[in-house]
Amino acid sequence: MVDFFKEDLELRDTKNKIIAVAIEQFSDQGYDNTSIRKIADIVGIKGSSIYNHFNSKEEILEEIFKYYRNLFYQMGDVFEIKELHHSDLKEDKILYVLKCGFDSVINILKRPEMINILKIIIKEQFKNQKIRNFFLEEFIDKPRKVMEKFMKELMEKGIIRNGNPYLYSQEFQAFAIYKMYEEFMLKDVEYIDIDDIEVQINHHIEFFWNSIRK
Amino acid sequence: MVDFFKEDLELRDTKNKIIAVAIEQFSDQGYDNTSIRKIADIVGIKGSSIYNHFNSKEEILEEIFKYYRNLFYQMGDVFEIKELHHSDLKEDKILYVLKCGFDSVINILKRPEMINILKIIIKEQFKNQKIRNFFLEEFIDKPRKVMEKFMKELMEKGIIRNGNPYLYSQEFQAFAIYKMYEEFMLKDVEYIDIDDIEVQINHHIEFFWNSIRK
DNA sequence: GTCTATAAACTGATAGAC
DNA sequence: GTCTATCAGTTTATAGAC
Repeated sequence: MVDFFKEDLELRDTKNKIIAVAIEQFSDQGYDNTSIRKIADIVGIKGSSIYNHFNSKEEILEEIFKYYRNLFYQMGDVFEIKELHHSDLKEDKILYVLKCGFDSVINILKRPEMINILKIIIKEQFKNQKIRNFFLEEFIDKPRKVMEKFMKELMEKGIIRNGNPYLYSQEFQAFAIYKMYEEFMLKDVEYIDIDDIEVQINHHIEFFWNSIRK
Repeated sequence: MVDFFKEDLELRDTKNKIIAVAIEQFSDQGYDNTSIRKIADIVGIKGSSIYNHFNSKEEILEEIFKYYRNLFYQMGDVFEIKELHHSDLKEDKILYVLKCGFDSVINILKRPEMINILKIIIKEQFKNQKIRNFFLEEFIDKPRKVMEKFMKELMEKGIIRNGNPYLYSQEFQAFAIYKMYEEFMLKDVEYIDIDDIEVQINHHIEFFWNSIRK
């Protein structure tokens, strides 16, 4: 695993420097609008020298995603909710479970380089079907299915209002996706305030809970 | 106003044909990945001939947005909610008002060429700040402000639960933005089922109303 | 209004000297 | 592992014949 963000001193390592610069440029300018020469310029070498470290431009992108993917899965089965016990059905425990799924994503995003990688993913998803599918699966479908199951169980146990579990899980999830979309894609800010997003997500969880509780 | 979608017969007009082809290609392949030559090929002329109708590639894009913008504003102040009267405070009237904002967008999208133009907007918003701001203002900020005001009024009149009107308006809006994002950006489908989106939006409105009503 | 020909700039990638 | 030089391809856009 490449660790290209430890300290400036270690950034001397050219390969890691290339990746660090590539993350910065890809996330800001987009993959297509970043040339090998531009990356090399910033690193302080010539374009041809890049090919001593990577076989192609795409290989740089792949290495970036590999780094992200590893860290993503390292956080564990983030959306897995275990079998419900009796003690899980108390209000504070339910709110805790609702919070869990978002927390893991927020924790990933608290690593500053991760925000930039997520920006790349979001920007390149149209051109690259693999990226799109990764995003769709990991950020949309998987968490939704887990939440749908959870809602169904709570419904059967008579804890929340009857309704469509699929709709409930979408209502729960939509706000977070929307926030991510707004913060990462629409806004032109240099610095994304993850803590503020966390506060808003918590308000949403409260709102949602009050909507479905009996 | 250019009308490049009336009938095949009228598509003979080269300039309109160029725009129609550009919409198709830009929405599918993206602006950067569509070359002047490719557009010319499909139209049936040579690349250089495009410049008899447009001064630059960007001018084609601008003309497309002009068309969209005009139609968008033609639909009227879609998100304007007038002063509330006594009769507006009945449940069915409130639900009607909630439905209104979305309806206008859905009606725009029922024109098939509009879906493709919206796809272009969504795909190019990262590269083009003007597009990003247009989207942010017209689809996010304006409707949110109108809804916030509406929520505040309903709150003051004791019709809905007390809470943060800003949060309420976001909760209302997030689902629709999320749906748009999912349908237009993430999914790989040829044909977008607007009617199905409409059904889902209606379910959301119901869910939202049940969440805030007293 | 279309064509051919071409300019000028850029791209990713390679060969081979040092 | 970096450099220079260069290939081969692409792009937008222009000039000028018809």
